[in-house]
Amino acid sequence: MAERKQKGRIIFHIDMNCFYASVEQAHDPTLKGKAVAIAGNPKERRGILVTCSYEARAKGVYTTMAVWEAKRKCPELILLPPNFERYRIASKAMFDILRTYTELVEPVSIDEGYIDVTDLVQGKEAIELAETMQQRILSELDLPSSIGIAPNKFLAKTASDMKKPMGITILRKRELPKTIWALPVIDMHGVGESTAKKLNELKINTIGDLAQSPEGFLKSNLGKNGVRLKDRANGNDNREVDPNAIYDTKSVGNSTTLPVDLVEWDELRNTIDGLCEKVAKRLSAKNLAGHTVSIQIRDADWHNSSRSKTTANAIFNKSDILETAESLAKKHWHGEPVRLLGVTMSNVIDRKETAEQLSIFNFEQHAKEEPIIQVVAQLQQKFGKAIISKGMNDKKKPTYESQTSFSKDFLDDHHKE
DNA sequence: TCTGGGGTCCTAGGACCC
DNA sequence: TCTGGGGTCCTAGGACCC
Repeated sequence: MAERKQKGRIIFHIDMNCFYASVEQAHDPTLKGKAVAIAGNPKERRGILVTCSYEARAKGVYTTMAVWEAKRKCPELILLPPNFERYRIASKAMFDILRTYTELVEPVSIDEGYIDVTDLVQGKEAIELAETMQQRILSELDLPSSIGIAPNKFLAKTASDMKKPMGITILRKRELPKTIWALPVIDMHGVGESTAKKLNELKINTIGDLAQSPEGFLKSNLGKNGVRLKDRANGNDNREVDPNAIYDTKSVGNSTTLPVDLVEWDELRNTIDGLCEKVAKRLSAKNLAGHTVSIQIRDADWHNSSRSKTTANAIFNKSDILETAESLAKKHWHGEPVRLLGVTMSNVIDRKETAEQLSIFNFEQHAKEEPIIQVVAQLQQKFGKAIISKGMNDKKKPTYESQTSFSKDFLDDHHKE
């Protein structure tokens, strides 16, 4: 969050279009031109679409729509289960292409990221560079993307959203009054349903209204978020592109929506047991331990509650996590039907930081080498040797550490989309 | 037949300390 | 003989994003 170098920066935001669906279409070209959707678990009731192709969107299908509803709207919809392995490989290949230009690449999620190209180009060269990157991602990976070009992250992000698929959009600060100020506040990044409602009640309806509202008024009604939103609406954002942000894990959690609401303690306990096991495994993959265990319970009426406990010693074993999670659940649950259960470990630290856990760290390191080799082999199989060699020829050696560093977000089964 | 699962960041009150 | 003013940590909840 440093504030230097505010002047004259050039930031790209790359946004992969319908990423999961596009990866499936690249992998199986017979899916191209068809309505395709990825559903977390297509067979499960309560399932939703994680993403869908533009062909599906044209039929009124959208991301987060319930599977049953999407099928009703678009009977020819091709539903696919997610193949995270495939998406992670494609994601890594995409970011590797970006990193051939500069190290200043900040992945934000599996399918989007920022690049600071200030030192690479000037003026119109930026558009050419964006075109080159976009074309390489298309020709080498068969994946469409959109790129926003702007002097900061917020504007770059806003710009990449303006033209999809395969768009390149430049957004300058001085253009804001003409480009986005007329839009309703809900269209702005960082404004969700709840904030939009609050703003509308204050007679702030457009992004322009927000940009021109007095700071004190926003601060007293919305806290510091209100001030930040006003700043952004005026095109100000001094966050730096941070290539290391991805390594800074704050929490690791797993949750599950039950096929049917649970009413028996034994069923709850078994579910929590399974969740704790997943959390423990993922903590191990990242060499993390945590001080705080939280459980989440969502009841049949969609009411959410959470309970947490912080311990003096960082823990990571399944049995330790389970002990805390189970006691929290036992204390907090009073028999109401449960729709969702979650277990999260937060306040995490690297296991290396706890001296007595060093031996365990080394053990995990060896235990994880095998899967990494398999990932590399698959990358080679799916995308060819050219891609691999690019990754391998990076300045950093492909040590276990550099490979799993990436895994902190994308090499395990959890991701954002 | 509504509504997943992975996260991050912020707020507000209480405990506790100096 | 009325009760300051920080600061940090913990907990619970909520907003937002992909």
